[in-house]
Amino acid sequence: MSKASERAYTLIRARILSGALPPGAPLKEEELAESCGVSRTPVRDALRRLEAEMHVERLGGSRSFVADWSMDDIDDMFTLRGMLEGHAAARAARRIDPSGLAALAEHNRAIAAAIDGVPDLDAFLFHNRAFHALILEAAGSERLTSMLSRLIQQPVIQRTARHYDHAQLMRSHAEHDELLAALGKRDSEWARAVMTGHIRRAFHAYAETYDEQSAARPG
Amino acid sequence: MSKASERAYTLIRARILSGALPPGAPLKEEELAESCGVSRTPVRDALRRLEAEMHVERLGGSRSFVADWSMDDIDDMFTLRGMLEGHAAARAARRIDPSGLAALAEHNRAIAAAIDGVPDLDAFLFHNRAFHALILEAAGSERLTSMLSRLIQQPVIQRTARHYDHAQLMRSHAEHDELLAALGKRDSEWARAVMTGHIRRAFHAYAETYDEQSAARPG
DNA sequence: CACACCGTTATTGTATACAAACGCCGGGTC
DNA sequence: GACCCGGCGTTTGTATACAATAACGGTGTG
Repeated sequence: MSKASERAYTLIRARILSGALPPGAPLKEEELAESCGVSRTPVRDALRRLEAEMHVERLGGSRSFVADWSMDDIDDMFTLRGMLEGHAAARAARRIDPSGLAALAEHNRAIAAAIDGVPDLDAFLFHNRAFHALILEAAGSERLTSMLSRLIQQPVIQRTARHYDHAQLMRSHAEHDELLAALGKRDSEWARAVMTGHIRRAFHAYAETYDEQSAARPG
Repeated sequence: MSKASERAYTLIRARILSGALPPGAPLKEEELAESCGVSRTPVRDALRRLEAEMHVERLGGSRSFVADWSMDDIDDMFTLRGMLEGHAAARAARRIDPSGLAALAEHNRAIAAAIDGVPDLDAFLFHNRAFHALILEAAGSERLTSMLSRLIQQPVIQRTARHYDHAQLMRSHAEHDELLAALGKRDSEWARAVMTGHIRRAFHAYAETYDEQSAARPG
């Protein structure tokens, strides 16, 4: 897309995902325009896109805020993600080619390296993301990809992963390995089952971090 | 949403869904602006929204066209719809209240009336749409609703229904009745199964209309 | 003291003017 | 005769000015 619009989108998105713009923060068009070095028009474009991706929500008199999610929302997201990403894995099992499998294996090796000894969370997250993205690509459904992009919220994933202990990181890696086995055997139902379980487990890991937070600041 | 923007969105959407703007038709901002009686700015807003809903696609140099779907796309859409709408039915089974059930029953009675004797397709489509919308509402997941809105394409549904013979219309009605029974028993898995089957059957009905078209104009 | 009403101000919505990009067509050359 | 290149027209992108609207605060009254 064109320069200014893309710029605004990328910058605002990065600020939301990094937490520089925390959930609930008001997004004022003029302010964003200035800080992005563009006019309000491309900022409005960017906000609409981010709204469609559910990073931004518009309340009341159409003011925009950084989206935040209740536990119910998160539950919902993980449930839908499990269903759709399970479906993606099943499709991928039927369609993936050897080079795709090799690439997946490579990323999972990198994940193993990242959690060996002192965990390198950033590397873990990077390769984890690439791993899931490759499966989605192998599934070969643009629609599925675009729907999942609204469900896969990096802040949630990061928070989940940052609370993983070493055993959980290894388990995640082992699940990826099992997925590789299922894909290698072209067993779509196995792949679906493993992926669904993978996501469900992540959900419960996230839920624990949520409980901790609630305990930390009661009210 | 605000006046002009909403107006443009509604009008353009209506023209796409009615077929006045057929699949593949180029959407020129200025032209649409004039015909909607607003300026280009709200038209651009509307196009972005329609793009997010997959009614509009932007190709190459960011020009907008009315989206059209290949058989693969349609297959994809029905598959995802079956999965998500099945999920919605399962959720609805757990959450729907007596007044919701009564409203559903009322719509299905209206469907029965619409297909009694000479079928009134418009009435059928209206109540069918309301029926599915109510289930989605009862499911109580905004996310699910917004995702399904991208999948449920009225042109596809209309085309499917318009090719239904009397037996198929009655079958559709009977499936709704079975869904009502499942919801009444609060049996989420039964509801899911019925809904999934309902959508799958619709898919095959649609596929037949597609085959006919292909046969009619070969090449 | 609480509540309601009104005016002010901050923020978004809309229109329009201008700039940039893209495609198309015609002329020229190899 | 085919292909490349450059200018022109069409279409979208961006900025800015202005209008409308919704939140906020102050003031007056019950």
